[in-house]
Amino acid sequence: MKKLPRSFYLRPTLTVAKELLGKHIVTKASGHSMIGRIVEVEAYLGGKDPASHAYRGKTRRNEVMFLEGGHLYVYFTYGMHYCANVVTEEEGIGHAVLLRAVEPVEGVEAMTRNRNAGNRGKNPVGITNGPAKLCQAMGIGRSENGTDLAGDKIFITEGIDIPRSLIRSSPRIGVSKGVRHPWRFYINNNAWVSR
DNA sequence: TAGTTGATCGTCT
DNA sequence: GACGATCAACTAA
Repeated sequence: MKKLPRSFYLRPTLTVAKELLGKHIVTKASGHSMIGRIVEVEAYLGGKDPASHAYRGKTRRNEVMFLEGGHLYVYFTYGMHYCANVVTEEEGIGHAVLLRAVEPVEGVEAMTRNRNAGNRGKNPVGITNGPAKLCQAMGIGRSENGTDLAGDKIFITEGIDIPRSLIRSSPRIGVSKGVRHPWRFYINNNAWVSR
C-alpha cells in the first residue's frame, strides 16, 4: 500500500488528525511486520494549547515536535508508559497528533505477545485500545522518538476510506487543561476505540 | 459497574 | 519536589 507523502503532514493539524483515521501505521520489531489501522487520535496544537507539551516552547523532551511534519514524537510518562504522536505542519510549529488507538490489521500474534510480556491478555480489544497500549503492542519506545515517517522503519500508508459521517469528535482524555477543545477524533462504533 | 489507587521515573519548576 | 496526553488491579455496592 502507498506510503503517505510528506505533504500529507504539512497541513493544518486538525485536518491531518481527522484524515489519519483509517490510515495504516506499519512498524517492524524483531523481524515481525505489524500493521494497525488508526481509529482514534487527539490533536495538540503547540503554543495555542495549554494541554500540549509544546505549550511553553521547545525543550529537550519535546524538541521532536518542532521538526518538520511527518516525524514520530514518542514520549515517556507516568514512569512506565510510552505514547506516540505524528508531528504536523512546518518545521518550528510544534503541533502533533497523538495516536490513541489502532485496530490490528497484520501481526496480531506479535502484538499480543508484546502486550502479554509480563502481564495478562484476556480480551483481544484490550491489546491496542489506548495510547500506551498501542506503543507496547507495536514495539514503539524511546529509541523510536524522532523517527522520520518517510523512512522504512516506521511509516503510515493509505488505509481504508472513512466516511465523514462516521467521524466523531469529543474533548480530549486525560488532560486537565484545554478541556473545552473537542480535539479528540474517532471512528463511530469501532470496537477498538478506547473506553 | 463506578470509583479509587498503586506502580514508577523523567522533566520542568 | 510535584506531577503527568496511562493502565490495570482492586474495592464497594
